[in-house]
Amino acid sequence: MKVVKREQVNEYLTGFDRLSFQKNLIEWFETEKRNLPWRLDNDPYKVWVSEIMLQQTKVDTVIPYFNRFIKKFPTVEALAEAEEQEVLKAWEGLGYYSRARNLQTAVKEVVANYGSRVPKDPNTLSSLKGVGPYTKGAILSIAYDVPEPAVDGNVMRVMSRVLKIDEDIAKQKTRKLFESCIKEVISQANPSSFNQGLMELGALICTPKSPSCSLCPVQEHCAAYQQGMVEQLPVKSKNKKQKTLTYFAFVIHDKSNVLIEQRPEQGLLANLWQFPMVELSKTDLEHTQNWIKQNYGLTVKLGNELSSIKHVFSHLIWDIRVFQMEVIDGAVKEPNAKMVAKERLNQYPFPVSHQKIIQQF
DNA sequence: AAAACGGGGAA
DNA sequence: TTCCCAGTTTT
Repeated sequence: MKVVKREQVNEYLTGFDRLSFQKNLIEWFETEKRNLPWRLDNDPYKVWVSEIMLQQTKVDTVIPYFNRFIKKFPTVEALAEAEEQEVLKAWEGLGYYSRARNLQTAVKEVVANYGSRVPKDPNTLSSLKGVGPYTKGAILSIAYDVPEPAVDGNVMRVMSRVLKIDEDIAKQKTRKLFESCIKEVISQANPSSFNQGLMELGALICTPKSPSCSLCPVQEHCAAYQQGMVEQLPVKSKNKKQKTLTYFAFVIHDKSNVLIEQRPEQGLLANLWQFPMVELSKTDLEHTQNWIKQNYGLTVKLGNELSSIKHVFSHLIWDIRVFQMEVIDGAVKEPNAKMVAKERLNQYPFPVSHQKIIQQF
């Protein structure tokens, strides 16, 4: 079923000089592109890793992670054979940890079913865990020179201005509209530089605020610029604000060890490690010793409140009150928890919120 | 169609 | 503060 109406796309593209637009964009990109570690070659595996890391993440943040990751897992096989904990450790601090777990799941499938070669077939590629419409298009165009759209936030911002499209880019179906438009204007000769050029333009020139229109290589093609509407585009509905959850967290220790536990394999921060936590609404300070005895089998002495940590996620806020506790007696009975030597804490992947706790301890 | 899913940096 | 970032999966 064709969701996006063809007439709608044609309307946006009336009088649009595709060849000139392509030429201006590609020549600008070839001249001005940044030297980035994943641009040294077009190894489909490296393109893939970089595209996953770059999801909702700035280039400057990704660079050191990418270099370390590729050094540690240079090939599809190396990543497929690694321990998941090792992969999560390499991803620690980057966020959206399901990206790392999905990537490894997908890479294992590539080794098992596709002779360790990243699939070139669009449907096969899409079937891989963590490879959605954007990543599929990015890998196909950048690694394999296939003229497929790769529509991300940059592309929607740039093209919403160039074609003066005022649909809400927060809506799912709007991405499909942009894909239909890109299919019409993408360079068949050089889809890689075309797609990367759109994204690079969005990152360097056609920025969300105060875009540098005077430096723009496609200014003459930009409907929003001609009509003085650049600042009004793209249209994006706002998301509602986060809910705050308050927790107690406990640094439970003896002379040399600390109690940590692994989070569930589903949901927020899946499979990462943390100090035991309980929501404030589910207990109170008077009952915490009892709660720890019940859940972990340890008798503890309540120590000082170390600190209060506020950690902001995209969809919620954690307010964590951290307490120190000393183990008096007992053995850990909770299977997902264990006492580990303080010096070995850095072997485990922790979310940033709990890395803050480690720092203060 | 909407919500879940991290973390950092810019304005 | 608010918004944004080379999005995908689950509900």
